[in-house]
Amino acid sequence: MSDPQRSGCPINLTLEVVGDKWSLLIIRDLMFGNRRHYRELLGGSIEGISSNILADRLKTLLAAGIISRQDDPSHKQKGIYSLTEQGIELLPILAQMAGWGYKYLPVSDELGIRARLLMEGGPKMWSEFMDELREIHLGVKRRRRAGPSVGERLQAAYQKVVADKKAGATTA
Amino acid sequence: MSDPQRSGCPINLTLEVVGDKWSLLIIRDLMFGNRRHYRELLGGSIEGISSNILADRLKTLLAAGIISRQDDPSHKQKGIYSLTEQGIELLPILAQMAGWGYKYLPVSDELGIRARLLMEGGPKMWSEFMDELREIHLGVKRRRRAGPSVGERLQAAYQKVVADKKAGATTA
DNA sequence: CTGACTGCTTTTATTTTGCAAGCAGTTGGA
DNA sequence: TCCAACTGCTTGCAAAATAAAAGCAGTCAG
Repeated sequence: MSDPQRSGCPINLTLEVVGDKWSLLIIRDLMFGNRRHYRELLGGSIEGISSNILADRLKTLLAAGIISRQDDPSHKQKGIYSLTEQGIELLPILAQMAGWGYKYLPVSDELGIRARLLMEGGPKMWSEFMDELREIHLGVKRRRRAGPSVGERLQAAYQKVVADKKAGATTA
Repeated sequence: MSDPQRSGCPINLTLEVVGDKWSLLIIRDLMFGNRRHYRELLGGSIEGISSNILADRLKTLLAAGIISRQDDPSHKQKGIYSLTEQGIELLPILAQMAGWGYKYLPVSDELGIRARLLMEGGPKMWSEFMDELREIHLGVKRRRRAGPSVGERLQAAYQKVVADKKAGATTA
């Protein structure tokens, strides 16, 4: 319950909140996978998180003010998890991690495409995406732009890689 | 020894390498604390890492190609740990984490000042600092600039806060 | 030749994690 | 009205990671 913090160093404090193997993946799924319910987060995670860990991390992230939880009007037992502003601002960390991983680790094609686009897009794209997240998770209206949103572009690029791979597998 | 990776997602892969509570702190000390020997890393860590964990993480980081180790000519048992290019390029992740922690967590004055300067300096300052790290850790000569280096400026700012705090404590 | 120092290893206890099952409610369809 | 499927989570237990303390063989300066 209580956390005897190891030091007042900002990097250390950040690690104490999200420096485990699951928290940032949950946040990733909230951000990029648009999973908002417990079962979605549980089943949708490619890495296969277990239910007790997920429940525990959601509690921790809630307590840390990184996510929030509201009741789903469509079902009395369902909860909708949302990112808070504080949670949305984790995006640059995730983006940098994705970029580094893309550059140095054996990333799969399908899962790497988003990282590549985010790297190429840079901070300007990140901040546009954060505005989209503010609209989705916080209900903050944003100034509409021409063309597809960053979220849509990332999704479309992912779909295309998956489709291409499938086509390649059948012809080759 | 072998790591059955959970997924080919770049964020997940990055977390599998440096996503524990200690690895990034060791890298932080290598980067900002200029600690290069085992004992320095062991004793200098404000968080108090234990020796077995440190030994284990150094092994892991070595295997991952994030740091390298050379013998110290001055002492047959001493080793000098250095960041590789791959390790140096973790700086933006650390900088973003520091910035986020500085903004949202109860960071101490002394330890927060570097985070603030890195945030204010932005990517341009980070890349200048990375060049300095390349010189220190990789022996790559860099183009000299006028005035103190980023490393020196961070260090000076830290010292100043410590000194001010001490003075404040005695007068107040 | 001795006492302090070097990078680690070993041992043991505690905490965290992972897996499988289960549970009290809710909901929609028959 | 009843039941099967689904809701978010909890429980029990084994395995793994972590933490604290002590120790160890070699090195080096005086």
